[in-house]
Amino acid sequence: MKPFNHAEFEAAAQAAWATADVYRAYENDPRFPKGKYYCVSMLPYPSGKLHMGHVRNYTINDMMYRYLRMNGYNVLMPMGWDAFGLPAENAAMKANVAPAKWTYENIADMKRQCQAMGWAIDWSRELATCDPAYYKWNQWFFLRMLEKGIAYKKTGVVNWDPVDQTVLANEQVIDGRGWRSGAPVEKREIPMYYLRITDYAEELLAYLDRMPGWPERVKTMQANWIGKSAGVRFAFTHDIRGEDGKPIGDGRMYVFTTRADTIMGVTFCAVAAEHPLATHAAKSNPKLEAFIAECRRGSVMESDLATMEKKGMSTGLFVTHPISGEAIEIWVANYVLMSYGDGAVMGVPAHDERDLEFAQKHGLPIRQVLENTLVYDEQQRALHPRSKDPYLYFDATEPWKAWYADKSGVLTINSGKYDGKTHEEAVEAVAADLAAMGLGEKKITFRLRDWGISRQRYWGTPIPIVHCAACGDVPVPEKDLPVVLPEDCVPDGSGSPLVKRADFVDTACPKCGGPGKRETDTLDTFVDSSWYFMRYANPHAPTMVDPRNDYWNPIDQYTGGITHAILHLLYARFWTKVMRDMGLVHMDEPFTKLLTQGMVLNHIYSRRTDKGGIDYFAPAAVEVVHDEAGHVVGARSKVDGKPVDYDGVGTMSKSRLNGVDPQDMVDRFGADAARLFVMFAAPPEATFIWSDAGVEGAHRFLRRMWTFAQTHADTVKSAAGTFDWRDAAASVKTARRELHLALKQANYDYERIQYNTVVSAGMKMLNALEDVPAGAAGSAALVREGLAILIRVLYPVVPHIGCALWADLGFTGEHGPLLDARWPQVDPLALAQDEIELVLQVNGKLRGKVVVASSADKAAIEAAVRASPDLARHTAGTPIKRLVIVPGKLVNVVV
RNA sequence: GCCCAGGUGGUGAAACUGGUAGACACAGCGGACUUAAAAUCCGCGGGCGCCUCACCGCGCCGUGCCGGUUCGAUUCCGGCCCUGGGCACCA
Repeated sequence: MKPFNHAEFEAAAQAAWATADVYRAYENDPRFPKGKYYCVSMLPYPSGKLHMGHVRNYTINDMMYRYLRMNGYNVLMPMGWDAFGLPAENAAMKANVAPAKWTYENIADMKRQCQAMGWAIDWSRELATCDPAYYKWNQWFFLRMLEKGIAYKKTGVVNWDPVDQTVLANEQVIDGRGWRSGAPVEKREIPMYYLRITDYAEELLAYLDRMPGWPERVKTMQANWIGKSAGVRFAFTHDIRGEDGKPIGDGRMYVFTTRADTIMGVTFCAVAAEHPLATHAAKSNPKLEAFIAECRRGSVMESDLATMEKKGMSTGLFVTHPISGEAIEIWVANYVLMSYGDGAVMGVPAHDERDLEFAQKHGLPIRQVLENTLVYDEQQRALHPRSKDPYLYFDATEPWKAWYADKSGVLTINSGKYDGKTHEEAVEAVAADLAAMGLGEKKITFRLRDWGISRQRYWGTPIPIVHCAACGDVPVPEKDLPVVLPEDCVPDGSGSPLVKRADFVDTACPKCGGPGKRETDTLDTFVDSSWYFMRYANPHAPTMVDPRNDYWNPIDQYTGGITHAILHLLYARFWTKVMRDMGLVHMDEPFTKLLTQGMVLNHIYSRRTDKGGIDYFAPAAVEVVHDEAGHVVGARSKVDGKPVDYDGVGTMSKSRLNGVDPQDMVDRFGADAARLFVMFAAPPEATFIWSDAGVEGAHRFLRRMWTFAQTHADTVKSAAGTFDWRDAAASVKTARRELHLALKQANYDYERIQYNTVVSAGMKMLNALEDVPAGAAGSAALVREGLAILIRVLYPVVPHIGCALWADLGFTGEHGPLLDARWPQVDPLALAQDEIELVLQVNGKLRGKVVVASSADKAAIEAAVRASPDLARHTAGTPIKRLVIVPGKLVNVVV
């Protein structure tokens, strides 16, 4: 028998694939009658090593590829590298190496690892986003968007490190301090480029309903992110004049509200720290100025803003209530965001949770204007909700939710002329009155903000703009593209190294020829990943896209981490629509079907050091302590034997030492075993917590399959030809039924992309084949049929061993090479049974079984049930009230 | 804080449209083979209790917790708890 040597047959298979270039895809390939199928995985960041998430992601994609190809599709699976970004700069600082060199070496390493995994990648289409031939088109398209007004410039807020004099990414801000300097981070406004994604908000939202191939949860997340809300935008008037003597904002302070029906409950207004009225008031109020400065310190992250204590300070300024004419005090509040709406809100403490908290803290009046909503408690000076109905006392952080809630039967009170109106009536009446006064109108707003694409970083696509003293911001002409990023910079953490590169910065103004300075900001890396899947279709085209793009795109099946559910997927959708509107592509949406792969988590172990720091321990370096029942009660280090803390589970990361290197698994057990195990461990969409306990099991299964196939090689060859299964022995018929049941399950699970049970089905097949008694009538024919099915069903998971066995058993002659062999079919005759077993329940509890002919009708089943001794034993003569018969499944007797 | 998802044996999980909970595996235990070990093969396996010399068998409970709908709920509905992920400059 040929010995099992995974290193040998894996290398042989990979070499054969490479030599024949079998994964190269061609447009309109006549070999594949069912047409194109474009399946793409989100491109990896080239960190240098494949991690478990990659193995999972690309194996899922590889299984689709192979399954679909055997089913007649012209499949393309490309690969590229999301090569720009912060990690390369961090590595550069640590190792004093240029990000470019680090990145290119990592790409080479990772490409080798991909090839060792046996993935069916068409490498002729490989791209790296840091290649000028790629990012040239980022620049070109950015300039087209600038022409169309989709790209524009305005100031934006960033994290600023006052010591390093540099902009910090959110991940570089730790507990409000710069990661390198330790200095408290400040917010700073700088000019940046933005893309008008908000112009597409309505379409991005509306199309979600036309995307049946996307998971509901992702669509919900995107819809919430876009955050459409219908309300009223109106102005409070005032006569607050600036230094120029003119009224600030033309004497109007605009607010947006979804709850115009509560307008008579306004007892204060709140503005963001950056609001012009706040700035104005601070000029004559040092305390307020200090408060605004305090608001400027700290993070720009939404999660931090939301959990901060609600702080505020009065400006001493007043605006006029548009309906009542009352003077309303303006406060500066840290929970009001300048970037949402107009940076000002009306405060209705009686019917808004956050306003209430704010009013209680600062002693502001509370005025109830909806009946039956809140009970005012004099003692506590607080309003308690009488009901948890979301309308009655709604959560103001999600105004659009309240809008959709049931609002029937609640009337306005204490509201003058609006008394006694329902919510809808009151909103309409208030909106109409405000419109008549010329102060406001009904408006749809979105939570979605325009996409800021400027990054004050080195390792990214240079923004193709030249600043000229005479001409202003001048776009680089198309003939001068790409603006090439110098690849020999080594960042040191203090600002962008590009700024210090005179050879890059100093240039001639393209317009007047005078001295100009290049923009040193680079584009957000989300720009790179917004259209790379189009470039795969025409990787070397002299234009951004060409007609080959229309052949492959849109992507039929897109696979990637759930972590990208919002940002990347939304940006790519937006980008595609802009390209469509410019006539470059002819599709509305880029991703027809989406699979969001679950994360791979691992346990985290740590120990506090004497100095207050944290030491992490790799799970492999920790011995877990169990109690008698097998439950985990603690852990200790394998090195010093002392206890370590268990911190739960989290994503695999270098810093927490809980990553697992797939290469190690591949070296010890082979790529097929690694692939099989990762696919078997959990369904593709589920989060799974890593455990390497099963890898050996996967390897053992492959050995078993190999041994079975090799020992039966002669049987298989001698059993060629057709066999009439009606002549098979009963035991052979039973085994064959199990085989075809497993095949049916596998087919179903391939279609619904549940690959863990595909593996189970393969295991069941092998179990059934091993139980076939040698020498029984038809046993040789069944072993032959079974192996031919088993190898094909598992081939998408374990292609290397599949190819080796396929050839060794001589199936190539009958079915052709495994790569393009036809997918096996279920034989309905193999599934047919003469008798079936029905489950017998009494009052819903399992009480026995009844065997009836498979053709039995309801009357026959009922007769069999009534005759059943199991029934008699459990009913003891109690009359039967009802008989529920589920054909083919069970009978429930109700007594 | 908000949004999204998940919670089933010692462990990973399965259960397709509301119909036998735990398929298929891992770890474990028992046995066979072996001078021995590894490998391989066979068997056992949710909890509690009962019956019995033993086999065969029986009852109750059980899918995070509380409640509801139903002949029947891991599955549907309401409320709660816990865990993970995202929150716009990580990719």
